[in-house]
Amino acid sequence: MKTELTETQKNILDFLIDQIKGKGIPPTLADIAKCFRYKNRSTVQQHLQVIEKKGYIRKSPKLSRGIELTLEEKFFVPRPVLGEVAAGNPLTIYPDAIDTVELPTIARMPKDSFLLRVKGDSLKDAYIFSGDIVIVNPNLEPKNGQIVAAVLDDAAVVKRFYKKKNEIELISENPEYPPIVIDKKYASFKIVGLVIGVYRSMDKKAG
Amino acid sequence: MKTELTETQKNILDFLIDQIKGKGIPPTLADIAKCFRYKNRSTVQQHLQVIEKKGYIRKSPKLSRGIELTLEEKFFVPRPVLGEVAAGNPLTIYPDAIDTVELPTIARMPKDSFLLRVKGDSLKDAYIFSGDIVIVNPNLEPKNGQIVAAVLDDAAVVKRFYKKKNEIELISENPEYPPIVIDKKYASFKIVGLVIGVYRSMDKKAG
DNA sequence: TATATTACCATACAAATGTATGGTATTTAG
DNA sequence: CTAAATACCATACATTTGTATGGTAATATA
Repeated sequence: MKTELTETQKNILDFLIDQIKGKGIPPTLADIAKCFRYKNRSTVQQHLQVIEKKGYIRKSPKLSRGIELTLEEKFFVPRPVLGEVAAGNPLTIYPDAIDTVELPTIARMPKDSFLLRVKGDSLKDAYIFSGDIVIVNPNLEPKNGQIVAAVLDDAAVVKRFYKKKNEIELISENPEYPPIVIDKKYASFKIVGLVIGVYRSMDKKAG
Repeated sequence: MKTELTETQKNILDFLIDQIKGKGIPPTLADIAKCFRYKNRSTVQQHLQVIEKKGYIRKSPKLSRGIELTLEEKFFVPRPVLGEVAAGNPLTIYPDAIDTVELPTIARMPKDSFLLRVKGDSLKDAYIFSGDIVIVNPNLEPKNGQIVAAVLDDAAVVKRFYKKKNEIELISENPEYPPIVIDKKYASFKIVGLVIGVYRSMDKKAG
């Protein structure tokens, strides 16, 4: 028995990884069948048996959604990077994903969060550097002093957030960059979300 | 309807968090009943209805294991930090966890990896700082130039790895710290694992 | 005292779910 | 050519699973 997967099996495994890592819960046979337009579950059933025999998954018999990924540490989840975000001057934010980063299992995303790649060095005193991936949660209310991602006039920035009486200040850690003061005249200003973490992969520097 | 949970409801919610975050997959009603020695599922069923009505979970009707945590970003998973690791001079590594870090959902770990908190600044030119959490995978073979965690004489370091003919060099990025050369005389030398990533939570700096 | 809330149990049922078995058609390897 | 592997379909069946309904007891509330 070869350990390589066929195209169909690979597609199913990809779906499994996507569901387990992305949605957080393994699919049922019916879910998989529906995704691939199979008319019944037994087709999925047989594919899973082969994938298990080849060592890529483990199944708990009789248990609903009892599919586990065996080679967990080898799986990297491709996550879309929604744009580049300036730590220095504002940069354009793109409507579609500009790139994907291979995040290891460590970087499991909450469903409602997304990634932005930082360009520029205005946050280097907060230890965020060009190339780092910041994890942004749009559903958390920023408090003063926290780092936020914000959009103003179709460009995006990552800066520290300070709310005052009639205005909002976005401050760089790096004193080379002056604070941005938001008042009524910024009609298009919007806080995108709170930066809840920074992730940096170590892969690139191998040699 | 109050939004506070009773003791029983809190216990059940704790179990849900534990299972969903720890095991990765939500339990069935039967699982919960078994854990709490309930004779049937309808007891669980009614508790879940109340917990949902109070806003702590969301249930997908008719869907097995269809329990979601509503306040996901508020739940933190305590992960053991196995020790402190010197980026500068070697530090003692402890047999037990010295601390736990509250990692948000983003930081779901692969099963075989563990965390070390970095002390010292010998890696600051690799943008790893005191207080950062490095993610170490003990099952990956380090290549030259990659950053590894290593133990020598009961102390641990995080440095760049270079394998030569008869020796191994561990090099700090920061030139203030001289390279450590490993040859036969280090009987207790051991590569603990490959540093696959750096994670830094942004929580602390709020104010 | 009357009423709601909490915390359980029992039973019943439809739908979801995993599995077993048998079948067809196509492609690949010996 | 023959056998094996692959990729599907159909049907049948036992559990599992979620849910609906009704009941009991203890406690708190008004």
